[in-house]
Amino acid sequence: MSNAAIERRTTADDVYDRLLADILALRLFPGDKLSEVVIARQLGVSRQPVREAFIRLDNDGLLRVRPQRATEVRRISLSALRDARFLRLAVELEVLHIACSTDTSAFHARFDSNLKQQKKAMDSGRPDRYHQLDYKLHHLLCKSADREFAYETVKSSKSQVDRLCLLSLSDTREMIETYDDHCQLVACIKENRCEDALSILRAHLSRLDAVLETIQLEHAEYFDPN
Amino acid sequence: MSNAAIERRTTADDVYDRLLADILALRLFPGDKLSEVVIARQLGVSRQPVREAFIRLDNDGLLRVRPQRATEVRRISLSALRDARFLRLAVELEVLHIACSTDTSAFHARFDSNLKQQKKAMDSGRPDRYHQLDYKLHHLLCKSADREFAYETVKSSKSQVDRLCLLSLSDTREMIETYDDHCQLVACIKENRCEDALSILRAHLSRLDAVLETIQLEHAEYFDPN
DNA sequence: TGCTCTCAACTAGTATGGTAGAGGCTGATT
DNA sequence: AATCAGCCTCTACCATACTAGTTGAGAGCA
Repeated sequence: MSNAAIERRTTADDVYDRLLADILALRLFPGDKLSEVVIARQLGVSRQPVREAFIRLDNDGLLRVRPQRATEVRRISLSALRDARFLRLAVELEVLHIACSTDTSAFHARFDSNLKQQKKAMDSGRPDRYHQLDYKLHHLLCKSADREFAYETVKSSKSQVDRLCLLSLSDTREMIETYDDHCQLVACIKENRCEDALSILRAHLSRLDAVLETIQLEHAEYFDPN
Repeated sequence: MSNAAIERRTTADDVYDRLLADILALRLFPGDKLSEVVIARQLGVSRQPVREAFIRLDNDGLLRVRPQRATEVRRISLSALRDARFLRLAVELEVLHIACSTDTSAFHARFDSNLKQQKKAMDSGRPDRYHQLDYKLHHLLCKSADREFAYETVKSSKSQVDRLCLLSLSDTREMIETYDDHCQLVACIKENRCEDALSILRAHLSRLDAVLETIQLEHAEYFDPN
């Protein structure tokens, strides 16, 4: 019975998780100024663990820490978003390439089950549940190509965009369109129609452009004017 | 005269750079144990900046910091290498896809110049210079596709592998083969032969497999037995 | 009114002391 | 000889004092 994988958690870990969640859930807004001292007081810890959490969040590109200046939640950079989107596209294209070139039949039942649940979530108007299944499907795609780690790239790119989407209302029409994409993607994989799968994915991801543009116009204050 | 881009450098930054260079140049070996106190003494600073550098290197996956345990240089994980390679392949495939679908003529002279220098470095037996130009060519490819940031992914994946290559002798035959690939890649881009470019890139990157396998057998002690 | 200078308040960076956990060594016990 | 307990040392973690650079508000002057 090996417990080797269990790592002790530190105060700094807790602070990091807390701040990360706050940023992604937009309880902390892009542009907000943070202070080691203030956060430390709020969480009842010393400056040190807060400082370490700041360093890690700076590494993640979520905070901007500069000597002797107030630390702030990074504003959303359109070029960074574009870069993350490119990365996700590149990764998912290659994942699909592999999935369409190999035998993925072991996953077909799970694809179908996921799609069925997506439809249910859509019909009963539960966008939260739908988004969760959306993530899960892309995760399944990575797994079926034996590239599960690639899902990390997809997830981090997607969560950046999703943070923005919290700013706008969830769009039912959007859900229907993406559901349709999902069904087509799965069909292509089952039938090893590689080229079709790739072009559907390109269209799928490019749908986000319109959404982003709208949000940027509505909430210019959260964006980094490059 | 704007100096806005100039960020003050801290002691912690210096320590980070120093340790990073030492790890990548194999002056610090995978498995080596480090200590905040020892490094601090060596560099003539306090423990604090060293600690912060450790945190950042841990984030980069180069160190392994655990509470109350000696910090160590992470051993090389074959699965992590495989993942990095996949990422690089995916990114460069899409970069090439763009490069072949757009007008890159503004870069053709720079491609040619780079290749000419590569040949010179190869003929005069200067593998260091050759590697430098190799990086530069891949950087140029990203720029020509207007995806310069993608070079970061390529570079970090490549530098992981290159660290390993320091363990083995540089192979002249290897240089000749990759030079040939480079020439073909550039030719395809110039003539917008997308499919050809992609398959050449796949072959180009898969050359690394054999090298990796050899090194792993010769230096098992640096590898993480997954 | 509007500009500039000064200064106080606030920022993160650095140094250092104390703490608790991990691991190795020694010696006793079986 | 093997094993186990207890101790001793070493580790990183956390708290806190101090330092140095940034910022912004307000006084004073034009």
